[in-house]
Amino acid sequence: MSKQAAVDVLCCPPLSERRVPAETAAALAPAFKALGDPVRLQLMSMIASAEGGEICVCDLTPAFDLTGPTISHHLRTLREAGLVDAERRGTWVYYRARPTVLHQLAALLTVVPTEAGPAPAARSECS
Amino acid sequence: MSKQAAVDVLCCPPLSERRVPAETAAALAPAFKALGDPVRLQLMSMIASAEGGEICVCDLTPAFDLTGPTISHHLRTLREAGLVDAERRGTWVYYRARPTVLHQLAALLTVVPTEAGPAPAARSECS
DNA sequence: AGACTGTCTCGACGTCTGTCGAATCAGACA
DNA sequence: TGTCTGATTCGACAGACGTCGAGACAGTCT
Repeated sequence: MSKQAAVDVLCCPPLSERRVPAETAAALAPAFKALGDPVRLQLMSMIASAEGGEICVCDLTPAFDLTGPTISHHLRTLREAGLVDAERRGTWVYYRARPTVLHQLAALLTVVPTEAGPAPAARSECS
Repeated sequence: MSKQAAVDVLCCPPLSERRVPAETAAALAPAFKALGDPVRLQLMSMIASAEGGEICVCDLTPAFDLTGPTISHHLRTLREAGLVDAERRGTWVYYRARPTVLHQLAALLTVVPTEAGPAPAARSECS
């Protein structure tokens, strides 16, 4: 449990507004990388869209044509990227999404409605 | 130039709204994967935020401590993920972003303010 | 306690990725 | 035409990744 992404502290002006500094890129890239696998993208979606905000591993595993250890490995990757949290309750382990990080990634990718000239960006930091 | 991602035809309800189907995941994951490297994330940002909407490779390369071929390799990855377009004009090659795909990714990551679940993200200063 | 179920960790395997130097291609210009 | 510069492709290499089977750990139920 010691490993947890340092994504939480970052703020994210849109990609297209200003150049992303190296540290921000280094901190955020692992989250994108974690979503860069079809299985993990589906896992992330199943977790984020689960009723009650959480879903059991026992409901995730049979949805794929993969072994338990492989699913577990992907879930660990999502966990270490800071995208999900896990909690054991009795026999089962439940995963839930961390909307904050998803929100940051979405904000980074948001394309400001301007087309050629970037608007006189007054929204410097996420104040 | 034969390789181009099939991302263009997809539409993307938020990740957290319904489970992403396998085909959508397979089509979109490469785009996330392409953004999953710090160098490419910075490249993407430099391209997307460039004045006039485009930027010369000769302006991208010196911004990193990497060789020309390596930068070229990363640019190709972004190209094949459907995130950027390249155009040669005389001696120089210019890259520009494809906002459509970025928009799709952002839409997919958008967290809808669902009812009970997600505690309003108070952790980061992104408000 | 012992057996059973669910999940994770470990070790191994083939494949993919990031990086480089050398070679090649595409235009510009003398 | 030849040469120069900018960008890409090629070949190679170390390291990371996705997958699996076997084993270990955590709880539950007889």
